[in-house]
Amino acid sequence: MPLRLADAPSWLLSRAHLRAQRLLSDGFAEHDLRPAHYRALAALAEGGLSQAELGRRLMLDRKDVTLAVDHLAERGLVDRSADPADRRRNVVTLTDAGRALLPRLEHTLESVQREVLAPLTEEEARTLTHLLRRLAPADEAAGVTGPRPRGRSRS
Amino acid sequence: MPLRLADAPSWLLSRAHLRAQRLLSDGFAEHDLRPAHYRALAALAEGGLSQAELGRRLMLDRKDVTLAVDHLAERGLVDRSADPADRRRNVVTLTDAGRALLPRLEHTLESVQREVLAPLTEEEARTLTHLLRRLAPADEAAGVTGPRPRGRSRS
DNA sequence: CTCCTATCATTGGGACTACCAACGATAGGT
DNA sequence: ACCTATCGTTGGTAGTCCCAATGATAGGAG
Repeated sequence: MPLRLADAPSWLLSRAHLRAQRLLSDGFAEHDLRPAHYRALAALAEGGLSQAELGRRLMLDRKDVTLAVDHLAERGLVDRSADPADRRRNVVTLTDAGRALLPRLEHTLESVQREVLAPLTEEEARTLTHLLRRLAPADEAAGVTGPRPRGRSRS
Repeated sequence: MPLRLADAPSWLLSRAHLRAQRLLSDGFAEHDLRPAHYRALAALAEGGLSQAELGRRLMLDRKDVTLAVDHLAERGLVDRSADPADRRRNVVTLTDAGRALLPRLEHTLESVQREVLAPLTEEEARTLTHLLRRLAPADEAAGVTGPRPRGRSRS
């Protein structure tokens, strides 16, 4: 009896992920933000960071950090300024507007999590969270890991 | 205490999904196929299907079905022919080569599932599978559901 | 101090997934 | 005969993840 695709964890993960991402994206879209933007704001809540450091914490490529900070800065949610101590760096800090927005975003996040987990009881949700955490890849930061082969013959 | 992102199911799903997808893509890449191609072959194993029907079962957009069938047909794994009973349709069927390849792909799939679930015990894996299944969106087929708002203001 | 190497932010680009829209061909009902 | 729906194809968009090259800067070795 071959493994049925509908039972394969990779497929189930894919479906569940897609659903969660949609809900999350829709939720943050009201604020003209995407999930990565929220993650950046949340990471900055405890203090300014260089873009490179931000990228490491969020597992985002440097390029994508640049774009995310562009987006947030344009909306006045963060401030980007040269680090006087190391002029290669940009120090990104939350503005007051950014700090004020965070609670609302957190509310959105929690609401989405509830919706995602709605089919489960509270205990099941805890179990799921626990199990998923153990599946997570052991912190390989983006932009730091070696290259992955890309590009397949496209005929 | 705000929900920490690292604990949010949506984030954990995202990480786990990414890991599983990478492993699966890498596994099928040896056969010059991607996960969707395997899914198509598996769906066809029990009989020919029209592309539209294939799309519904795989939750793939019609366009992506066309491309997938192109890919598979070029490699001689499926046969695409006009349906004599309804000339709008293409009936897609497995070729002998396609049928012969399936067991190898299934082996790859199972091997990847084992690797994805490696951090868990067998019972935990069963629990996870069970919980994930309940999170899955109630079969909304791709290309059939209504439009989702797209496109956000871009700077 | 000079040179070498590493890191930083930026820019440009590629691959893949998930969508949508428009088209012409065909079916099927009225 | 007409209207509507479906089929496959083509072309395009958005978002995510990743790599490479560039120019500025830092920091250490000599």
